[in-house]
Amino acid sequence: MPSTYEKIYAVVKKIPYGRVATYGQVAGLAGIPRQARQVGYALNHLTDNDIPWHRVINARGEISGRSNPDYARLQRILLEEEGITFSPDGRTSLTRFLWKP
DNA sequence: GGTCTGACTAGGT
DNA sequence: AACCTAGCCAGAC
Repeated sequence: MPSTYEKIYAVVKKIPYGRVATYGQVAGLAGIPRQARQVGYALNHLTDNDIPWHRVINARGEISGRSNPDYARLQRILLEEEGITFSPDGRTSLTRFLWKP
């Protein structure tokens, strides 16, 4: 029986280049609805993986706050390198970039 | 084994 | 549109 974290990682790995997914969406696809918080918690424990953690954002299209703001800056840079654009208030258009499996 | 925590969300104001 | 609240539940201790 895979742990909750392993299910989450498996889904995040599927997010294609240039697309984003929300925490709630990842939770649903992982078969664990309403556990969006666990998704973020799982990603927080990542160290050096091939998991595209930066493609996971919150339901409002913005990068979620975390204990260390440096990672938020890095996340935005990584997304911009994939062609995802941000509005001046730091949001991205979910209509355009949300991953629809 | 009870309590606390939290990269969240939906719904109301 | 921004802010608040309750609900959520696997881990950590």
